[in-house]
Amino acid sequence: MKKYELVANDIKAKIISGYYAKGSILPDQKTLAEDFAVSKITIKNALDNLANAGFVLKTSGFGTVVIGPSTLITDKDAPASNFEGLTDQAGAERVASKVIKFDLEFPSAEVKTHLNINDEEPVYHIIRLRLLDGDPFIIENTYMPVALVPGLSQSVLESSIYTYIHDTLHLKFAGISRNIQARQADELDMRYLNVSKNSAILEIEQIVWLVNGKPIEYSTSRNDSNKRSYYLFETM
Amino acid sequence: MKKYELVANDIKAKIISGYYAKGSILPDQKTLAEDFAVSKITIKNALDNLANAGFVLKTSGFGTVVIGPSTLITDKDAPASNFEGLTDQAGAERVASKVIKFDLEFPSAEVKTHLNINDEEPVYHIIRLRLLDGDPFIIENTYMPVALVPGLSQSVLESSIYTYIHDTLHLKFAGISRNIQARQADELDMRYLNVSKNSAILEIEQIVWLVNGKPIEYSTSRNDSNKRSYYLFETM
DNA sequence: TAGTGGTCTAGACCACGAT
DNA sequence: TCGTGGTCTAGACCACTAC
Repeated sequence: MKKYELVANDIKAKIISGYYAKGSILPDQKTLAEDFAVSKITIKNALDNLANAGFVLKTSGFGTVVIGPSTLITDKDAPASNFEGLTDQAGAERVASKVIKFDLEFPSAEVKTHLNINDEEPVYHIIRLRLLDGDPFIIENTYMPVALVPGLSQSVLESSIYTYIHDTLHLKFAGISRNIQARQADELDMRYLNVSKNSAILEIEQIVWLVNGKPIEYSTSRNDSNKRSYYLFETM
Repeated sequence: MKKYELVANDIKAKIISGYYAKGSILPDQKTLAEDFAVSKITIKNALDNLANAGFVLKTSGFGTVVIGPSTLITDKDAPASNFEGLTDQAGAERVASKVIKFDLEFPSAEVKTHLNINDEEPVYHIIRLRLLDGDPFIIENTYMPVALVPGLSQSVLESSIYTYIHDTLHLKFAGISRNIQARQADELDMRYLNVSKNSAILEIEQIVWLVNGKPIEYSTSRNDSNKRSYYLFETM
């Protein structure tokens, strides 16, 4: 494990235990560097991590102050970075998938744009209902270039696409961009998510990139708003 | 301006102009460092910035690949970091505010938790309708500790609270945490946002911190979902 | 003015992806 | 194995906040 991770974990533990109280100011970076017997830049890296996670605020000229963990985080929150997919998040035994649609298509103008491909490149069009502990949880509407994900099958769709991509195809995700919106429930939502007419739906539209810079997924996920929200933290 | 910002701006301009094409791999950091006549760490800082903004993906062992700007960003998007408040984002001449409620209260349990204050600390409770170019845009339901924001008045509320906090009280924001949810329109939404019954509302619940680590705002903002969405980018 | 975190350097070494 | 980005060092200097 990296030095700055060790330092970050140590400080984080002291924040959670109350040793560093919410609202208090941490020792300055030079002192921390001496205490942990590491360089100042290693301390900075550690504090940067804690700042990104919303545990501390750093201000030049002032110091580093403890603010977290956030009171806005709930158990409904989608994980900050959920590259793993639902199966890895919740555990395979809790997740089931019902395949609603599994087709091959030429990409629409929208899909072409988001996946950065040509007219002729075929894509999978997949609609799945994901169930968590047997209850309807997400409807995923996914497009993937066939060239990048060969051999996709019904049985893969019924378990985990991400596991197939990682373990079988040995492809690695590098980034994800999301657009979050509120929507009114449509026919599909009412039918599969078990929500009433007009209820609110949280929609997450996303593009997933591989390490080599190619978009491998363009998808739209819809949740019952009562079952999911989205947390994030930003510094100035 | 800092060196890494100059470098980042230069590379960003070359990405936008197409000099570095989407999908292409940038020269390695050592080469870039020589080209720009700066140290490798300065190049790393510059690329970190571009990576956070979703323009490039960096992968150790592979390289830095151009992916941005994102095709998911729309003109509906709330800015990634909107510390400025709506007035500064859109321009004072485009924004108007109608004060629906302006009260003093003792904090509820929820407000106490999020603002990290005691039972006895009075808070402002403010509900405002913000109009953009004359059209209803956001309903903001805001709580602020009176002790941190003395002298709040009706006339301040009708222009910009943030401007008052920055320019008059000389307080500085350092961080913000948000929770994004989908909601069904309620009575207030229908009355003030001009939306129909049952339409979808994008709700952003947020806490804003000052540099000294004190929460200065706990608020809930509600938008017509057709007028606003939320974009974000993450790397592994 | 004192003290904080940020930037920047040159250079050694490490972890990881591709082949 | 090669080449990439990441980590880490010691130390100089800068920019900012608060008093």
